[in-house]
Amino acid sequence: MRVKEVETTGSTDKAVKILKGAMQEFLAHGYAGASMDGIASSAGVSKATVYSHFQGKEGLFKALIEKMTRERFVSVFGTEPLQGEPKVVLRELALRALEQMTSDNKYYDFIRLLIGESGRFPELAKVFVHCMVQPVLETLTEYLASHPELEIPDPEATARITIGSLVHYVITQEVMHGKDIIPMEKERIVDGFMHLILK
Amino acid sequence: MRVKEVETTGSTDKAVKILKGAMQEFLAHGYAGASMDGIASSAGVSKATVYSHFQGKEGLFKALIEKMTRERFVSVFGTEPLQGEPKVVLRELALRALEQMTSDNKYYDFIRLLIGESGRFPELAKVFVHCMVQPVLETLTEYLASHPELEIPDPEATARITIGSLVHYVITQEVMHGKDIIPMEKERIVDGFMHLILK
DNA sequence: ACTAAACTAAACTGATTAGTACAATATTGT
DNA sequence: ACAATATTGTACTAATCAGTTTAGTTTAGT
Repeated sequence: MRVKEVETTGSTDKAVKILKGAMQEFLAHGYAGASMDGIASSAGVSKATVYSHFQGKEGLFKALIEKMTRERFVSVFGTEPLQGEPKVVLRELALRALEQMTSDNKYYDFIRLLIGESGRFPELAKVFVHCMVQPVLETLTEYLASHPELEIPDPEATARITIGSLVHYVITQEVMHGKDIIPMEKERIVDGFMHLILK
Repeated sequence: MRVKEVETTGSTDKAVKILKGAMQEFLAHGYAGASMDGIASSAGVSKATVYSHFQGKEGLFKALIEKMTRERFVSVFGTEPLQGEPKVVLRELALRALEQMTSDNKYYDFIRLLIGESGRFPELAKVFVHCMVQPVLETLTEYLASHPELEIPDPEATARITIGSLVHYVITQEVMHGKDIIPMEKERIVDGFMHLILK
């Protein structure tokens, strides 16, 4: 069995290196556009090693997307139970979410890859919905439902509207490069939403 | 000898056939995944003819996406100036938009293709934003601004929230196959939004 | 009917691809 | 030190790809 890897640089765990290289290549060129040679080279590993750790291109892709979905981007919205005054909590949630989504350019590529391949890899899209969208919606739904002073008849639908406003803003401005054409500061989206929900 | 065809429709318009075949192939397999042989075959045309009408794969792809963006999906939201009581107009706008977006399965593939390739073809994404997103936002913004009884301090931001709610709902439910995982009828989204904006 | 342009099928180039095979080398646990 | 296991580099297969060429056929304008 393998022992604690106290020692050498990074020569150990190849699987991690491979996934890192695969991430680089798949995010940059898409599924069909990425090559196994490129992935091996980018991972600093021989191609045979790639095939000894993963079943093939499709298996590697699925493993990568699942891993990224589960580990990497879980905390974009955060799923800790919310508490506090809506005026403060909701504004901070929205601002933090927008900040997180726009802080890492790789996130745009991840969205592009995931949506772009959602037709050919529906299972992966479902993992994303299950691991990222559902928990966030549930957390927000519960918070909205526990604040009757907001007078929200359908907290679940309202949670979707909230998240939808933020995600669509990011997709339009950043993913689709709309920033130059229809610019708008994120604060206006947040303020606009806060006015709607507190009114 | 072959019987002469009735040439009413100008069956010689190969460019249209090619674009049709290209649409089929690109929507099904993505940019990198589609082949020029497949496109020619799907269009019922020889490969040389494809290259005599378009500059190559990239040129054909750009021509197709621009055409689809400009012609095919302009009327998803509609850009005729809105008028009437917000309670009626906004609800109908939202319902019609959702209905249109979910009526044609090809629309999901179009969204996948466009977002998926927005990193490699930023110009095309910008054409989409300019031709589809911007006009809709402007139309809705103007309507919201012309109804002070709604007490909307920032109509432009509110228009984005509106469209974002609807588009994100479609992306989550249909494009990302979330229907089975987090089901919700479109009426609830519309009602939830109407409550927010009329409250 | 004549001609020029459009089209076709097929073969071809040169490059790239996913995946495999294999012999040589490096790493590891004991 | 020894043996099992990982890893490497290279070369290979067999398929596919974008794009070109060619020679023969069809179409359309006059």
